[in-house]
Amino acid sequence: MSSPPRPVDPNASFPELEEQVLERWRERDVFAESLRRREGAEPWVFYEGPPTANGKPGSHHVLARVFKDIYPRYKTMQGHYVERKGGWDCHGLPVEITVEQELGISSKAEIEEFGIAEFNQKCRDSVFTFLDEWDRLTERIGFWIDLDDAYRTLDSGYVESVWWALKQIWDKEMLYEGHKVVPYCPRCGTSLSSHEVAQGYKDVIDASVFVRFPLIEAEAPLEAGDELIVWTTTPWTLVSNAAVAVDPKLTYVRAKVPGDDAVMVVAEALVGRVLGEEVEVLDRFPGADLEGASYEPPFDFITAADWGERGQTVLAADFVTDQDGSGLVHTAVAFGEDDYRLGQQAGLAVVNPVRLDGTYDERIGPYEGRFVKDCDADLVADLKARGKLLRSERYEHSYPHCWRCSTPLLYYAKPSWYIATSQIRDQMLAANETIDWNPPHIKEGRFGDWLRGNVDWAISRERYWGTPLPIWRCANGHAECVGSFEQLKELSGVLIDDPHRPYVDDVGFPCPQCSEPMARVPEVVDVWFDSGAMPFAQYHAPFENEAKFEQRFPADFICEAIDQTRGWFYSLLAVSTLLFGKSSYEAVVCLGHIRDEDDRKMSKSIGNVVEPWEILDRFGADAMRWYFFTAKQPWDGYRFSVDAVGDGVRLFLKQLWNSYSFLVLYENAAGENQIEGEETELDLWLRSRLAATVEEVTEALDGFDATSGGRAIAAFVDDLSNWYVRRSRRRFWEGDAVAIATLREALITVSKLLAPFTPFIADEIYDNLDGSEPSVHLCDWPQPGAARDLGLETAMATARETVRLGLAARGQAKIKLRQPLREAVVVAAGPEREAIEQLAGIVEDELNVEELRFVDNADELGSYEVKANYRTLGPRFGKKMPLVAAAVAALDPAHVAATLREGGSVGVVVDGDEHPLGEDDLLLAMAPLGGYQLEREGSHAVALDLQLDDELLRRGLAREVIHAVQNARKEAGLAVEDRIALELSGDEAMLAAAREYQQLIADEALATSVEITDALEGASATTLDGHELLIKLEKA
RNA sequence: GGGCGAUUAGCUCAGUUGGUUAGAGCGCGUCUCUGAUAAGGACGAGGUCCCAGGUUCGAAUCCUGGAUCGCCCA
Repeated sequence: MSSPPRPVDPNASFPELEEQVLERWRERDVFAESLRRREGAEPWVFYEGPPTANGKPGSHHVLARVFKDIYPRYKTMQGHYVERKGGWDCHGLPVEITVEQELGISSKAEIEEFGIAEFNQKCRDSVFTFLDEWDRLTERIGFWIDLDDAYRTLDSGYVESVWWALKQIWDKEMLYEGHKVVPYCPRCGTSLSSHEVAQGYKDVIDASVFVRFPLIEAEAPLEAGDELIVWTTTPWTLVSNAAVAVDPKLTYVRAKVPGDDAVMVVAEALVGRVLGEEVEVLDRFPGADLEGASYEPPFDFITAADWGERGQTVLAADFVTDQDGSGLVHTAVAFGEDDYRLGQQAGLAVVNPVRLDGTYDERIGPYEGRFVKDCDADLVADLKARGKLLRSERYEHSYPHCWRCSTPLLYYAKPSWYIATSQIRDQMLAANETIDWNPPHIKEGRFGDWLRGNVDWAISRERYWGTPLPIWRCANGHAECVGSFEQLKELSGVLIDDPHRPYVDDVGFPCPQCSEPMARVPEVVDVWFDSGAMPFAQYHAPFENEAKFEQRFPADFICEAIDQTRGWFYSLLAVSTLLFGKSSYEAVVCLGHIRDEDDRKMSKSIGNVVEPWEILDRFGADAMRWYFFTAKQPWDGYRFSVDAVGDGVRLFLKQLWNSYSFLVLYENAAGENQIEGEETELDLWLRSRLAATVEEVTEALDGFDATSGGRAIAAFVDDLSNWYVRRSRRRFWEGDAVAIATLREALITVSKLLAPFTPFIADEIYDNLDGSEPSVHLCDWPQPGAARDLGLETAMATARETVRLGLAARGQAKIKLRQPLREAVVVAAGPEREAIEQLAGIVEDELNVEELRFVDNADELGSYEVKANYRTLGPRFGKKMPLVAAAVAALDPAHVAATLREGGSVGVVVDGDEHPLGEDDLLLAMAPLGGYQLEREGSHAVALDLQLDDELLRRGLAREVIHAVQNARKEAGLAVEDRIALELSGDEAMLAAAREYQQLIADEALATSVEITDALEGASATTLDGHELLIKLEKA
């Protein structure tokens, strides 16, 4: 240490301090330097899941960003090269919607009228509306990430890499066109993303109808004319009935009801609800028997032949339940996801008689041009008139509506491009097995379930602002997937500058197969595909930087919130499994959500959002980081409030800061005059605890458990502050070099442990106490070293426990600590006694007793109780445990104690057999005995000798005097190292005590002179224990 | 409607493979200590471990069902 540490303001403002540290980082270029120093070292790879900068960052973004920060910082200190390339997600519907709102438009027609080029330009501008705000917040919270070289999904290079990926998939024949049933708003003319749909669920009442579908011919056990009772809640789809779905494993019945000639078929479980109580069941049979039966459809606008071979027959399906309806489900291929899937399986055609504006087309003759949902009533009336309706009732359910215009959405089959992910489902599941999920339950739970249910990924969107789907087609149905700009140039002669719409739409070329002109399909790519391609697209690989990509694939660590299971976590896994056959990440930390202090979701409409700046300005970034790291396991979510962060500051950061400022104060006060002290047990203990903490924190961070790591540091700092420093104060006053060095080393190591958690305060402490590197963030992670001494740690714990018992006894006796007592009697034996003897000085001092007297057994202070140790005896005796416990209780405790002390064993008789019980099988505890001031805990106890003699009383009084003088010093506003001239006066007893202990008083109060007089002018008077004391002091 | 997770003191959270009387911090009350700290220490009040069954000698912990909250999906 070359120069003394800067003085430390005990009441420093953390936010101001952090700004200074930030400035220092900028000056010393610390982040870049931390990377430079690890160049060539083993990489540890982090991928940034790109946020969008078209909204303001909130507290939940701070949560994600601090967890994205802590592990890379830690791994860097451990010697890895941890590149941190930022990224921005730029494309997608949310951006388009923002721009639409800006422009006051809400349909695709209006966008096209406005001009796609102009619209996309506005999207491009809008994406980075809050970029400055994001940058500012990112820096302020200490998230080290390279934002200058961030990847952006809108960049041409990025788009080209996405094209390359799609081309790879195309070449594997896993990219195909099919239909997708999507939620669709007929008024806006647009499909909605699942996120938009989720915003628009409303409880509505629709007609629920049970319709008779008579069988055309007998199909055992059914007879011709038997009526299938088919249920639907969307009567408007009955005009395009394609099939009836049943569960092959469910039991169905043929049944009759009074007053109706028809034999009806329903699921057995629903027969009462559908047909009433007076039903007569004729036959029972499994649903499988129904399969293949053909029936008369409710309407004949579209015929069985239109659907294909199995059109308008009964099909087996896995989505039919016996919970509601009839157990026979109307299927309209174009209007439901389940329906569509079933249609695909059965080879049915996709016939969609509904126009894009939500009206029937010419195929539904009488209803042509009418909005489908408005036809429900007329269609039901028509069925009724023809005797096809069994029953119609009102049905209340939750149904999605357009979040923009409240129009009920239609589920509607639209052409869409797919990636055949279901073909690689097993590979994805295998890849999932290699991922370290935190928390672990996501792997087999939410994420595993999602993968097991995988269906092909619909990757096209009929939108404008996104990566254009690089597929060109000609009139003859030939298609080409273009995998690079170069390839497009070869085909078309055009080297595109901006690959976005509408420019790319203008590029055409003759079909390589038939020479007809080819034009690009109109769709853009799902933004999730963009983000899933980031491992290579962020480097424009494989067009350039291919080596870099390979070196940085897969990631060691990614971190996002739980809602990404079907978002980024999935798209990353799917893309890399498709292209490279393995996962692109090895470990995930999955964050929960932030809720308000009443446990409600934070939302702008409720107005309970906690703005990050509110916390940063008031408590600082370290406080906010510390809260997120240590308050809870991050995946459990947070009950967040400004005050919750404030608690952490008070309980941890202030405590750390005070310990640090204490050290600096006394180190500087001692200056050159430090004295050669002796190393004490307390020093060794602190080093041992420190080594233990290093081990613990390392292990925790290796397991992505910042919470336990942070809490271990907090526990150590508490030990340091409330035990080491408190017990060592006198040594610091004296300028003891060993104590100063011990505390200094401990705080320096703590600053390193804390560096990934609270990088600001850690660096400030490091810089002032050590400073051999320009920043703590350039240091190596600490090693536990050889300081660990488990025996000493246990001994200290025992000693502290003894102190606690003694203080409790004092409290019970109501004798204040300033009054010295003759002795404390400690009941302890074996290692416990050795431990307390080893640390007797500390115990005596804390308890303010002259000596400790040990007794091996408590016979003179209390009596023992003996109990069975269930933990060892339970497995041994099982059912007989109650008998054992009774037998043990019947033993003579004093005898047991004596036997065990000698290492013997005690026999008990259970069911006629004698069993020997050893030390581990029996628990001895003190039983209290009246008349003693005694506190006990388990097998050890402390009793106090409460007798006071004149000498003890005088010493007590002397302590009172010292205490009073110290208070007077404080009131006079003296600095701790100021010397004083002291005059004392008071009554007889007081004067006697003061004279006897004059030297002690002088030493303790830093008095260069003490004058004790009978009378004192101009002094302040106090009364101590009924004795008058007058104090006068001035700075010497 | 389905899946996943959570529920322990007024609040925030621990609670190891099931084991004796379920813990800590904050807050509250009483007392105490003080050459760093709006700090520290002792004591006290405060618990149906969400509920109901079950398994077990023994359940906060394991199983089943239910409730509430959250998330994801319909």
